[in-house]
Amino acid sequence: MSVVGVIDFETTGLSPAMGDRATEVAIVLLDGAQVVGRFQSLMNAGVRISPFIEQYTGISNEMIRAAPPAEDVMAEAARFVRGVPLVAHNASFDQRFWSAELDRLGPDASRDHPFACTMLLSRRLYPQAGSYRLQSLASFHALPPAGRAHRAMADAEVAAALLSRIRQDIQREYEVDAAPHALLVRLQRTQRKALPKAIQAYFSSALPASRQPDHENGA
DNA sequence: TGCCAGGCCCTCTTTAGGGCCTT
Repeated sequence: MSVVGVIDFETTGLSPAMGDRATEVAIVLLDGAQVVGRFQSLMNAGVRISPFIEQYTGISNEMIRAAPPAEDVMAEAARFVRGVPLVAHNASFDQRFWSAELDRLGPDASRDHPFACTMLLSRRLYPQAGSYRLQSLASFHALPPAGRAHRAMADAEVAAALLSRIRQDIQREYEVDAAPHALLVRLQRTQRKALPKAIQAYFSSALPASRQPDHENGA
């Protein structure tokens, strides 16, 4: 089973293009459903945190003042996940901050990580869920609580548990032995009706005929 | 509590608009 990193950023706002910066990053390394590593750090990017964000995340300006420089934290985070594909909930958000923060380290910073998104996958796999917020999906699946919501490690832990559940459901529903990262990236762009065919195509060279997913029955 | 953005997805759609989701 290949290792993936489940990442979550806390930030000063929604858009690095508008000047927002990361304030905290957490990464949970998963090997299958097993947690094999954790990285978490506040970071000081030299920007003020609004009262709304202080209340939303619990991360205060005082906490940030005492944190290591953002560049140091991001360099360490990049080393931590070198060669490891990443997963996030609403990954387009975390991918933007990942790229923007690593861009500040210079052109040599490794930021070309393939991201998979647990929100897009959940929309495909769980049409009955209703809401696709991380906490809503955690409740929907009765995932174990992981601490204060909207802190990076707690959210990364919940997203990691959600990813494990997604992989488990793909494997059980489509009778495949694994749901590797490349398949997850493909499925998050695949319409729900086409999931069986996409999975079958992915595994067609590896699965014996008797284990091929039955795409005629749909999902 | 939510504005800023951006990508995805649904529908009263596709020559568009608005809601969801992330902080």
